[in-house]
Amino acid sequence: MGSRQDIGFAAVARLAGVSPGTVSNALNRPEKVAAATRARILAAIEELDFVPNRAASALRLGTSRLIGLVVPEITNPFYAAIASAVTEEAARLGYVVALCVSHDDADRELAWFDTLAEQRAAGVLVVPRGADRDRLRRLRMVGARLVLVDRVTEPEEGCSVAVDDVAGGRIAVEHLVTSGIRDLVIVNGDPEIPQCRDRSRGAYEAAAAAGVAIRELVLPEMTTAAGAAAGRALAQAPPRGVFCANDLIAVGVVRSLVDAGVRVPDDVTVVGYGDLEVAELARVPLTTVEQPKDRVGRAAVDALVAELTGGDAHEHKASVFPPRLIVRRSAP
Amino acid sequence: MGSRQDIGFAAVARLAGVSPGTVSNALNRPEKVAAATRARILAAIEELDFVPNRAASALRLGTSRLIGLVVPEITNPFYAAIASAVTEEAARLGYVVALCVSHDDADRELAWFDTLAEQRAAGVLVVPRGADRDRLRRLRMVGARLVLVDRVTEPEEGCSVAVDDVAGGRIAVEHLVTSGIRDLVIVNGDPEIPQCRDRSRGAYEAAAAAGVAIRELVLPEMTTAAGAAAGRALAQAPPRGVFCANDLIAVGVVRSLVDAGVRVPDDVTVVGYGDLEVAELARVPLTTVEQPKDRVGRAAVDALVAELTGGDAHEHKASVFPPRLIVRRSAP
DNA sequence: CTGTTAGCGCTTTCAT
DNA sequence: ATGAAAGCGCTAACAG
Repeated sequence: MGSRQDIGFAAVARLAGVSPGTVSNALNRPEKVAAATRARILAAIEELDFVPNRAASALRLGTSRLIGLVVPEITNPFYAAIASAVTEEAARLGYVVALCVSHDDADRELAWFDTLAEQRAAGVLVVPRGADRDRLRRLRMVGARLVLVDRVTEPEEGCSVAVDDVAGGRIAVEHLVTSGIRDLVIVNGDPEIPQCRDRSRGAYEAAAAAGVAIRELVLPEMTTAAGAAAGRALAQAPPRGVFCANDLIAVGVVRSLVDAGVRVPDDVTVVGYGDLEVAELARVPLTTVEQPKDRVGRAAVDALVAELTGGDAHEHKASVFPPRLIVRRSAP
Repeated sequence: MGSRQDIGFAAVARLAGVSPGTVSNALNRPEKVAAATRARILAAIEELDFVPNRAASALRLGTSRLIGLVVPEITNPFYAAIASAVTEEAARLGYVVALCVSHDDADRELAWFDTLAEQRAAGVLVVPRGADRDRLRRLRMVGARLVLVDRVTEPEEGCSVAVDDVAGGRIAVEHLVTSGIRDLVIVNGDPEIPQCRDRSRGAYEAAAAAGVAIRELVLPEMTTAAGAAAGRALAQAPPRGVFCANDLIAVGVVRSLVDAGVRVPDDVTVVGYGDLEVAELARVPLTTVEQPKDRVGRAAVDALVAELTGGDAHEHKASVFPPRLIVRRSAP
């Protein structure tokens, strides 16, 4: 009658002839338990096909092993690559990733924060769309940690992991001007989007440094269709070089140019951004700026877990990774 | 001194002048609580910025609001689209989705099952790679429900949601033979993979029905590179029609063919499979078989939740959605 | 090194 | 319609 339980650590404990507390220790702090005892406990677990209940430990500890990943779209290959790296690294460190798609909508993003707060997520990785300071209140309330992805922050706001888009814009345009091109157009997305602003800023810097004039086209969307429209416009009076703020735009631009009889790269050279799969597969394989998506995803998880385990001593840090130019046919 | 708690339902209850049990009812079974009481409770929740703790309810209920989604690769656009639809529908029904990437590896898949069992996931959607019957033991043990995605099962095994790949292969080849082509090659992946087997079977059926001979090339991988290799081989003695088991293969085949001076579609017409984004963006826009990814994802969640809420009365069901031919330039 | 014990916050009878 | 109370399975003191 010492125990009347039949489930959980109690059942294991009984079979192994120990107490539930010792089972917990055997699993979570093996060094506090004699090897022989631990072996008996492990055998009992095996025997019973016992599966520990994380909900109970989450309740007890006040925090779970769940990490929220909030991305604008998972069908965007850039975020898919980030998500892949994130789940991989999270799994390695014993965390589970909750996939949250904001569809570029600030309210939906907010709703996810609330949901994650209810789940007592240990932390959240977010590619922010609307997340201003006080919308994060609920998350803060439950002690969740936050790491911003693909956006640079002031360190006092929390950790962040991003790619240096100013550098990306710069190397793209440097590549163009180095080939002797003195007549440039940048086809950009909405300058309200930080990434677009940064890429464009880098492009202007490089152009200025080379003493080259640059013209900018702003698109309502960063899609192939919008790029194709821009390409048709450009085909009227083609510049020698075009830098597109992402690969989808570039694919559209190239297509329209080629359809209009403008040769790429002979008449016009084009540089894209992002190194999506289409860059390699497109009609004219695209020279583009590659972002180290794997490193970003991994670093984001590492930063979060460091904050989670570091406790008081943790210092926020903004990690910025360098992009890299991949030279293919569209701009040799 | 009636209560000494300061957190959770107890705090809300105190502020609203009710008991914790009533707070629970107000939230979960509003009809059992007087409207005025409920209003007071809601106000108290607002006032305190209270966030309910799902870990506690998961412990109490023995099951969480977590759905596991196990996919081979999230960077594969097909699975990314499924994941997008799944998170969307799950959120609508009040569930959170844990993203689990198996990297096509049966052991990793198994590890995810264990992890999800520990989390007391309510259910799991899996695009199976190794999942045989008894590897699901741990999940069954904790009462998790299972829905197979992109694979058809016997109804007694559980629910499943898939696309009819036999029909897909059939309509692809029907399109080719209808254009008068009597000389066909199918470029397939590993026939161990059910999807490949089915697509090929449908292709043979359609060819046989039209009295057309068909030749099959089996690739070690379903990638653009493998497709390109196949394309080089085909360029030696090009058939009039080619059906590829996925779009990546098709893109590779087309590229090699065009590079070898074979015109697509004038000399050879090519049909792909999957309607990935590259199909539209490729050098020669691809005629391909589209799979209704959104419907699959939504139906999978719906089936799971039906099983979760239906209880005893639930009957397993195998849903199969029809694919659809999208005609583009590669096979007009 | 191991046992005992007191909850974590929520849900759900069973009374009232 | 509401309150009281008993746990769900686990962890972390604290004792021994």
